[in-house]
Amino acid sequence: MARPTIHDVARRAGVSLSTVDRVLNGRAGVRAATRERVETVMRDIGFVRDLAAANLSKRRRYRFLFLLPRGDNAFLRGLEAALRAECPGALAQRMEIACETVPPLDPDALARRLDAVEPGVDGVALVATEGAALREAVRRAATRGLAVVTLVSDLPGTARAGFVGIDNVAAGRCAAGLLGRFCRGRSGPVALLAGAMVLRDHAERRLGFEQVMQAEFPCLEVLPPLEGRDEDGRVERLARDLLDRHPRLAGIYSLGAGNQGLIRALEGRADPPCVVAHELADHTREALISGRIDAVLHQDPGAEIRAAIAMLRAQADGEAMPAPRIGIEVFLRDNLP
Amino acid sequence: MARPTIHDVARRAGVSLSTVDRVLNGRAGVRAATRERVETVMRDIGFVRDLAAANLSKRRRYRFLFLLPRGDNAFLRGLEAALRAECPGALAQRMEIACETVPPLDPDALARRLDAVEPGVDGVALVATEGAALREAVRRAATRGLAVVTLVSDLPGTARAGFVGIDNVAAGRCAAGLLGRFCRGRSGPVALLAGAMVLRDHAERRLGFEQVMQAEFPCLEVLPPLEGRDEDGRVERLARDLLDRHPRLAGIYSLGAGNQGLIRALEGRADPPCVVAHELADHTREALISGRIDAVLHQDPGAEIRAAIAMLRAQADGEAMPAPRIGIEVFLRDNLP
DNA sequence: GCATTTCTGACTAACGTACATCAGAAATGC
DNA sequence: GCATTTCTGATGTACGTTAGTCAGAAATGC
Repeated sequence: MARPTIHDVARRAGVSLSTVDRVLNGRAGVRAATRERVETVMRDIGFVRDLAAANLSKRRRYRFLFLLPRGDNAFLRGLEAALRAECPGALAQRMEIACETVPPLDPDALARRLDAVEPGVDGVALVATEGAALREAVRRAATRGLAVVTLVSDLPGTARAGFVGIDNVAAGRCAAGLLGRFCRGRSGPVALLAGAMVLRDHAERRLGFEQVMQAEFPCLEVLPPLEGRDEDGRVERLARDLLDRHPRLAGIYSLGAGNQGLIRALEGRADPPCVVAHELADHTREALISGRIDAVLHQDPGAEIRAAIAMLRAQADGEAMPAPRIGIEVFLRDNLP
Repeated sequence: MARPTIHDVARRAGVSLSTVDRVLNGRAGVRAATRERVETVMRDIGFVRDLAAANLSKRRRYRFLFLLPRGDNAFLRGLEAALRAECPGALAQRMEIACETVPPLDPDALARRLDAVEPGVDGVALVATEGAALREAVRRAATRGLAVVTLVSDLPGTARAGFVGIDNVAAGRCAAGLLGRFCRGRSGPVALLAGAMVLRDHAERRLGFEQVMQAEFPCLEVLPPLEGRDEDGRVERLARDLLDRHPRLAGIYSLGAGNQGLIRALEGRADPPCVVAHELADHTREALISGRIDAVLHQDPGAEIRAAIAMLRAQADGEAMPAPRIGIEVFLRDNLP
């Protein structure tokens, strides 16, 4: 009737509590035959280890650090908010999570900060920017036994324990599929508005976008990308200039941040282009409703934060890495959350 | 340094463990001034109740029952699989979850089963079908103290503790927004393929779809809905007949199940219509890739199951109801997970 | 068949909270 | 100022697991 405990397992298997514990936690000192007997009993009576009791008894504590770029990037601020929202829950599970901001688009500063992480911290999650110094710092962290997880933008080929974020090539392809179909019947070029190409996520989105545009919508010319450095003001200037130079622009794929600037630049234009942008926020949501933006591709900050925490924790426990797939969400006016 | 416990709170507040416990669990017998002092200390030193220890100590156990319609409905089978996948994790958190299937589209059978739920079960989750007998049974369950959560399809106006599922009106609107834009430049009618109108989710999707079609794409005529009862064979017959009668069909919104039949019916047709369907599964995924279907609206079964479990548990604990928003996911060929 | 190594059992003390009991202190009514 | 009621403290046990020690049993080498 009541749920079976290790006591029940021990009794049924005719062994002691200690032996059951050894089997359960994969410790040495149990003959193969005994181990098997215990495992069979566990399956037979449907024993499930009580997580609450196990965690309580282990009293393992975890310290993690998140390094997020500073600045007015709405998505990153949302990510930070999501992180703070997760903290209490994580704390209840014995995880202390610190969050610090670092200068944006500066891999050297990030590398220095990573080198300076105090001992006692079990893992670090960071938004990577391409750069040799950072790659080296990640390598050093790994040799020190500090787990590093990349978030949003990856740094493949390093010893980072894992990456949490969307498939950015697929995101670019997806944007092209939407923009291409939405622009059907229009002629004129399509513009790419990025943050910076040292951000791997931006570079990958561009790649995917151009793949599909060339293959499926060859009649739409794609202009070379503009780099707005994810800053609203800069993006606004670039976008105004773009719209002035190309009055018949068919579409814009804004694959970075700074959409507030883009939206301001679009205001009051006659025959506005189709726009696909990234990341749902107050301003992009409003723009979807008003029709200034046609679609928003999104990654759920909460899901990413939780996945990163789970990854850091699995790494700290020496468990198998979870392989979290963060979905590319598509928002139109009518499926806004 | 170490995480504060109730012992620390008691010491700092100059009260005993018992008093802290009384405050923490809202028990009577504490003067207002004392209570406030304890609460202040908790905030000051950042005390967070250790869930593992609390749950362990309470040794509360939960029994929940899921009632899912039988049949070959791919989405429902996916939901069942997701439920079974959640069971072990739930068990580790002291929740026993049973799953039973009931005849589909039969509110009376569902009502009878609900009435027969044995005492000791803390809550039931079910996919509702409109019907007076079921509404009555839900009312009786509430008076018996049995929590009922509706899943996927709601039964508003009853005493169900909550609903877990997408906003189906919004899903219909979203489908219309996509289908309308994808069909731009085509003439010809648009067809609606539903399961049954006694399913509130289907009725709501139709409502939202027609709202947007009338308001924004008035040149596309929407045909009256066909009811395929969510069965592949029936849907296939209906779809073949539809395509024969309307060779210039511009689009199909398949808002129910049975898409395998629809896909078979579409096979080999010249000038096929734009198709927006619901629920990602092996066959809809393949159809997205091959281009037979243009977009799939999806609800994540795993998220719904977890939300339903959380809701049942909150209800059992007398806690505030979580209000989980299950997102309407949009899948195109390039953002398939 | 003896020494050695490898397993196993019995026992114990935690982990942080819940909850019950009982005695004594403080506040309250009159 | 007494009896009563309302708070509070002290104490103990329990939840199911982890993790350690130590003694003794069983298997192994030779």
